Amino acid sequence: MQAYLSAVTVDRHDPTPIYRQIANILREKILSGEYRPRQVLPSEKQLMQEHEVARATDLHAIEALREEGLVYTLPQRGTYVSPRD
Amino acid sequence: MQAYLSAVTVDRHDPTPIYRQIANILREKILSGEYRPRQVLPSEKQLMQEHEVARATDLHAIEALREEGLVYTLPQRGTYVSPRD
DNA sequence: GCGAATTTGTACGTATGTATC
DNA sequence: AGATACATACGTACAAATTCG
Repeated sequence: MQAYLSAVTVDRHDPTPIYRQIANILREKILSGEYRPRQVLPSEKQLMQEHEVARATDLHAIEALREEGLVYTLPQRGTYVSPRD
Repeated sequence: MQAYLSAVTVDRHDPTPIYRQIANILREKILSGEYRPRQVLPSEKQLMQEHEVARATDLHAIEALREEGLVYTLPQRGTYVSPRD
């Protein structure tokens, strides 16, 4: 019932901003190796549909991860997991 | 001056979302028989130019009609009027 | 078979207005 | 007031498949 490490889905009752929840979910998948370095992340549209949020919201999440250096975005291509050094 | 049945052009002052206005216009043409079953609709590019909107907007309109079951799209071919029954 | 044009598919960037918390 | 979220809209770019000459 309860998330033991971090949520795997967005929880609307959680006071954590949704874009942060999504960023947390994606970060978890990156650090756990589910998304590997240089691999492309799901598109914003896929993230939208998967988490049932507006595009601006998952865009916000991706921006957060970009600021952390976890991912990088190639315009018109997609967002990729940053290589580890 | 006033639309008597449904608009034939997009009205920027109408609060109805533009994609819905375009969907309404296309639906009218389908139901009136101007576009016949199995006939291909104007391409997204043509609709863009005709209504002076962005492609994403008439794509949105087509998606709405697809959800209604009025049309179906063949990739790289075009969007067609659904046959009756 | 080839190449160009056409058309849809996909993706990101940006902006505005509104509503809610 | 400010942050967050959503809906709508426009613009741009490139990919992929089809069509046609």
